Amino acid sequence: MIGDAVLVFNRMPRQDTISWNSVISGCSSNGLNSEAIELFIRMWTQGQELDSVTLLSVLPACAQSRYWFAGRVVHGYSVKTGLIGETSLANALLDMYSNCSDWQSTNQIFRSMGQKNVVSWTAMITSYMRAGLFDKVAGLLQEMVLDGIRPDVFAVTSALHAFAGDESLKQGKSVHGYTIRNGMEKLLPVANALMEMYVKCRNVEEARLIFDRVTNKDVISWNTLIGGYSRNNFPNESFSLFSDMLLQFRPNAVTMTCILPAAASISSLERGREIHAYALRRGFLEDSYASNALVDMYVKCGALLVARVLFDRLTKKNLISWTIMIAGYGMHGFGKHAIALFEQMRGSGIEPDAASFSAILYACCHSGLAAEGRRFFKAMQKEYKIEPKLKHYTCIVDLLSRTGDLKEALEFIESMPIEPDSSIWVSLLHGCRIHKNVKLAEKVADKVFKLEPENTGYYVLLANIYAEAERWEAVKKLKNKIGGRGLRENTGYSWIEVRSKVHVFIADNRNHPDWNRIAEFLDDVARRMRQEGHDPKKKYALMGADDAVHDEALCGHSSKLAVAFGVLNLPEGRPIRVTKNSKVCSHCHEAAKFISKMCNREIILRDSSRFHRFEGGRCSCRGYL
DNA sequence: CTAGGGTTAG
Repeated sequence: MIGDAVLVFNRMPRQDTISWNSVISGCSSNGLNSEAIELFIRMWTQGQELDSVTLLSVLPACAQSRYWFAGRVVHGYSVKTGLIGETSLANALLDMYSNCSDWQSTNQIFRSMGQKNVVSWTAMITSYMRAGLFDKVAGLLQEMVLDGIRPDVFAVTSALHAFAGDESLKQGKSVHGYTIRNGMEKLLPVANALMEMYVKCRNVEEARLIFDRVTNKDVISWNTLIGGYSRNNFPNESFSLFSDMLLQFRPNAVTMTCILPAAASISSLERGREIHAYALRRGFLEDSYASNALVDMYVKCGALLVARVLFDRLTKKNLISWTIMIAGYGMHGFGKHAIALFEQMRGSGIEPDAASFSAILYACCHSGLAAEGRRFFKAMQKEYKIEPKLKHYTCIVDLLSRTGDLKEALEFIESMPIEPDSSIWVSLLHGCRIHKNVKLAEKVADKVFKLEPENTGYYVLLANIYAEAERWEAVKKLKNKIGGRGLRENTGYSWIEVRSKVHVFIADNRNHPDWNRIAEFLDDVARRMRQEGHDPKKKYALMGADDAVHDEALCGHSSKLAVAFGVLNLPEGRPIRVTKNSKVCSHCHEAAKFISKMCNREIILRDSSRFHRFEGGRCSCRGYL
């Protein structure tokens, strides 16, 4: 009841230092940061005596509001009066500077401290973490122990948080051991921090074990594991845990941001809409995290217009909101819209960062806007001083490859200041296929095989390039080379949601109860395609009649099956939404185009790199597969 | 009257 406390304070006939301290600390612990700082200034200018508790009470307010200047003043006063010699005050200064991202001052104070206690060390761990220097935390922890300080619950949770951010499972496990040895692993903050560490290190099973052993779970425990399942691609586990939660615990707005990505990852519009309705009823959409996650969910479920309406209604758009929408237009092939939005964002005074540039470059790339893409790439470096990362380079290589500037793309890769990864070479390899440059393809494929020898899909890609050039002897040679590796390992699959049920189609899945109807329908489609002059040329290398291993073994044309299932089972007029775990093959792409015209239906297909919207025999990707 | 910790969106 800070308001009442202030009233009492104001009516006191005489206030001493303790009265002032009480009310200042009351303000800062209730989030009234500017009020705390104002009171502090009034106290000082009125000549009231300040002591170390005064400074300790105002510093958290400076830290929380990132009011560096006020903190600096307190620091100066502490040095002049010698109060900085008190460990507790120095600790508060550490946290203030670390919150204000003044890394240098934090370090300087820590080094000059005579007496360091467990709080000082914990503040430093947090500070390293905030500065992104995760790798230094382990060393700091060791130093701390050597200094004779035993990490307590606070130190442990801080360190775990750092190891989560760094994905250092080994260090995290060693802290886990420490917590068990010291009997603190069941304390809620520790258990939650351990779960977060395991989840971020992609070990959800271990996180689950901890979750099941915690008896007094709080909302953070639930959210951590639900979010853990989502981010590690276990959408079903995420949904089922969320259902469990609804039966015994009240979710909050953070829960929405943990569960929504699960719906987004499998493009489940029905699930997404259920969560939307729930969040709306509970008033969670006031939360900027939740509403951004909601827009992203609609984007990824292919409901671009709904996403846009919700985006427009956001009362406060931050960098994340804009980036979600820009990336959304990019995924759906609306490059021009993405650019317009990007400019609008800059006009509203929001500065793009590395991630938003990767969204806009991606958008240019998937709409074939080469000149614009290059312009953004330049602006990013020159105007915004952002160092391009692999993602950005990949977009440019993709752009140059698609437009046929293969030589320039190669030179671009060779001139990169950072080591190119396989995906960059794969972009160029796809370019070689589109523009039929076998010679360069061989050279590039060699790089890809060296970097990813296990990924058989790339051998198929090269074989297809040979085949399209009718270089059959080279196809044969390559086939012999890869013969024993089993091309069926990474199968593609597609899924579609019909009446709240997800139907998954894998290559040649004849087990589906509707198989006969699907086959019949697709036979009909193939016959009509032939009648209209679509020639199913045997242009794909591994499709030789003599060989069981062919392109289809890796695709199985699962998207075609899912589309057919949709046509047969969804009411007329409803769009058919299919999702695929890898790139759609050109065969399915052609078939989807044809079906959209033949049945007069809208087909929205999300593959691993973008959305394809088929209508009247055309696709929104305009050939930029 | 006083210092450090755990969940979330691109």
